Amino acid sequence: MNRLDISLIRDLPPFVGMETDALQGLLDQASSLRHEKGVTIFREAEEAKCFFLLLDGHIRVVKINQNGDQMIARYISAGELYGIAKAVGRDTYPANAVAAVDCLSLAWPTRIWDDLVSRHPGFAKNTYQTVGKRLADTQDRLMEVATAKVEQRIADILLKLANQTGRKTDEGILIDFPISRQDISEMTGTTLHTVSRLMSGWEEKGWVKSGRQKITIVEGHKLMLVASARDN
Amino acid sequence: MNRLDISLIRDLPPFVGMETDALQGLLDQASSLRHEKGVTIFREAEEAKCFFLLLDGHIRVVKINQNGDQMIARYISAGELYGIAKAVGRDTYPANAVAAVDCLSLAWPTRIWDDLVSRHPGFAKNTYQTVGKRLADTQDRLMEVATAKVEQRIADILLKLANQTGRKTDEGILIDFPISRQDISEMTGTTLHTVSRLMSGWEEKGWVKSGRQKITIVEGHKLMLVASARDN
DNA sequence: CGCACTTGTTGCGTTTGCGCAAACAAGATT
DNA sequence: AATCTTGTTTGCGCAAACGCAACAAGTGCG
Repeated sequence: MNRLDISLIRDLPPFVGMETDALQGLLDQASSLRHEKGVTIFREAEEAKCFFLLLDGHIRVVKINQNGDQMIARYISAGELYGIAKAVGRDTYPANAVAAVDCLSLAWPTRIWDDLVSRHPGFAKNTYQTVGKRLADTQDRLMEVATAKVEQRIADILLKLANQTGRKTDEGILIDFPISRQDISEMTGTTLHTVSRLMSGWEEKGWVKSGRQKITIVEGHKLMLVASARDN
Repeated sequence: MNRLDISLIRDLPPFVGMETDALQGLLDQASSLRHEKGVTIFREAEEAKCFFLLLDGHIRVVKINQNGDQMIARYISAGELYGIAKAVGRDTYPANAVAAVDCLSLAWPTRIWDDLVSRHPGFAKNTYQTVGKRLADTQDRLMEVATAKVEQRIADILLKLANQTGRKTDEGILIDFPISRQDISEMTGTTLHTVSRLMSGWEEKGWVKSGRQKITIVEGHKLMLVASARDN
């Protein structure tokens, strides 16, 4: 197997401050994986054999309840760790991970986690921060679903996605992976119909531009107004 | 100042496996605090000077958005840590904490956190598990608010509260602190009116019994049916 | 190239739960 | 005991968003 180059991970937040030797040692224990678009990388409640670092692509983290309702918990972008069950004190994955596009990841066996964390306080701190952010983020979304109306939630999610993964084009900010009305509805707790209706409205006004699984935010500030509109 | 007795904390989950000396050392650094019912113990975004252990009482963790909408993020029960900003990699509190009844807590300066965590892997593991549970729990509630109807969410919350803090009485399981319709609505993302209407209905059927800020679950299994009813 | 499939749009009727308002009940205060 | 505050109940009308259904528009595949 080819040795992986430390430049792959050296500058990523979880690994800053780690010595070159340690990084190389870590990489020697990693395997690199490709995941085709649509593939499920791991499932909820499955034993967490590995944790992952996403090198390229986008991953959807999905929860499914007994009724079969799906909800997209979050998207993972390149450079982020995922499947880090140990960081939340679990031995099983808390959700399903699906490749939203063709993805490239590194994988490490979960058994090295404890050692890694105790040897590298910077890594530890970073991962706990990550978990903390995810908690805060989930909390915020809960608040939003509970208090804001659909229109605001959708505007907000579009802005967040644009922020997280947006790519500037000449028309505006393009959300850089295929995303359907259904996906948006699963992030905001509504139906694809309502999403479609609202976005059609915004498209008429020229605030967004969208095609099949493709959304460009043209006038972000208008959406911000919608997102933060005070209820009345 | 009186020395605190280690029996106060010795058997609580975060501290199991800690040596007697370490426990006593820890207690020597703690101050004990009383909080009257209704008092705000700390506020969101405030610098996290201390972290706390609730010895007795119940604490409401509350989020407030710019519109002034409140949401109860969770209740803390006796024996739980709270205000542990460091465990999620923050220097500020992520929410407001309000004493739901008269409370007794221990408080430690946040600056001892890092040391505590690195010295006591058991403590560390337990707290990360706690954070993980809170994340999972928040995730579940998000899913619920997004997919289940009000009726189901309220039934579910009542059951969870009964489970977490219920006290058996001759009438059924009493939720062991003052809780209003308003509180329930703030946990489930609805209005006190809707809560009142639904609970009145259940009271007529004899499934619950409730007075002012007081709820007793009489027929939990009926509520479970409501909570887990498949949508249609 | 055409067929099947997925994704998106739109109209319409229905329902859920909100919003407002008024009345009432139970403690707390003086 | 009288008053005040806070929490609860309930009626009524309304609006938001759902659910269904039919259709349109892209996309992929043989």
